[in-house]
Amino acid sequence: MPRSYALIDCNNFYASCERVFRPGLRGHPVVVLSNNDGCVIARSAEAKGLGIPMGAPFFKWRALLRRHGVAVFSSNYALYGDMSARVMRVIARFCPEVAVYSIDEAFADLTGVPGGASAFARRFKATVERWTSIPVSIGIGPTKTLAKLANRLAKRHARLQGVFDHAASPDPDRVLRHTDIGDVWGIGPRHAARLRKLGVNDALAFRDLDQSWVRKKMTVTGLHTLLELRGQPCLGFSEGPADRKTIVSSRSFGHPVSSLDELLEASAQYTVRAAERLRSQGAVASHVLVFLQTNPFRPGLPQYSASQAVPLPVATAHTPALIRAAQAGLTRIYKEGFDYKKCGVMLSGLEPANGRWLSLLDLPPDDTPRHAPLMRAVDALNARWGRDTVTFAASGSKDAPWRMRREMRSPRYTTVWEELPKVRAD
DNA sequence: TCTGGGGTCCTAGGACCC
DNA sequence: TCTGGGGTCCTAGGACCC
Repeated sequence: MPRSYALIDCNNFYASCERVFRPGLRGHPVVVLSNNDGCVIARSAEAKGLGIPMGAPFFKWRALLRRHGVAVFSSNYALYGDMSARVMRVIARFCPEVAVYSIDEAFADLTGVPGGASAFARRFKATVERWTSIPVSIGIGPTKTLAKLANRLAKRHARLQGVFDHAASPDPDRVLRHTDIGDVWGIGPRHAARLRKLGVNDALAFRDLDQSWVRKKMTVTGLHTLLELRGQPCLGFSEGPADRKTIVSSRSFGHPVSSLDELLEASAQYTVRAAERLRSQGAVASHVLVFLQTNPFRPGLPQYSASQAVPLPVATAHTPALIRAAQAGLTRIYKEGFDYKKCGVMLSGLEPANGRWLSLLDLPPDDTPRHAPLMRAVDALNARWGRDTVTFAASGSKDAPWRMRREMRSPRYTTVWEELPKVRAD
């Protein structure tokens, strides 16, 4: 029996989150900016209507945004992460099998739900919206790729009212014919351009290509996309977040940085974040990679970028040990006389904390027996009282100039007591 | 005279995703 | 002055081993 997969996708998620606590902004254009207020990463429908593209650099669009009275927000991940968790909880409550795919999307297996997938999805969509105030669209199909494609249509055509089941369509091929090749999930700009040159302009033409040609030119990933468009599932459906294989933490700086001391602080800060995520998935890392780079958008200035992998004697999740490794690597690649734009830390060689290999040499593991309880205590305090309640001196002061700019951030309405919205009857 | 073949691991680069 | 951050998967090629 064919499966019935649904993709539930929040509409303009970050912009919708901002509107939940600012109902006056409904019907009003809203955009959300990336870190450092660099570029536009979310747009409400009204903002899209003004022709503001995804990724538009803020400084180039500032005047137009002001002219149209667009509400502009710095990103507020504390808010979005919490709203996402609320949406996902509602989804998990009603759908038998759920795989969270990203902060604003989840796949659900609706095979065999009573009353049929479409009717179920319509009721369910209304519930999510009532309980969270976040609008969603639902696409349904026999494979994840077709569900994704159906979701695009559900969003685009008002008459579908946010729900579309590809399998229930009277003319499924027509749907594919009207889907641009570049809009197919898994076909990026490179492959799209190449396929267009060959006259393959839409999903239908791609679906009917020769399998072995696609396998050869686009590797098995391309072949999977093709088979999924034919209705043959190739992408697994896994519940629960997969454990990461690498963890990256990096940021562009609020201002250019050239001193080693500041870079050491920043690298310590990013290591602290990465180590938190490492412990939250119950893992230890065997390598720390540290990298830094100047601003590639300023080709006139001297450019330098470098990275250095530092192996750890024993895989660990102990923040001070990871900081020491990152800083040692950074010191090795640092060169004076450059304006650095960005640095970052990557943890790799991840393994479960229980059941890892220990060295036969006499180096005592960094995080046992005394260190593991210390990290647990730090994590517990920060979970209870808020991020960075306890932090590490190596990461420098909270107002260091390298820290990112977020000048238009909304309150963290749902996660910080002091920023709760106040309701008052006057 | 005859100069193999298969396997693993690592890295870099490409492509894609949200 | 100002152009995000965090991931995954695949492949090719080199080093190394037996």
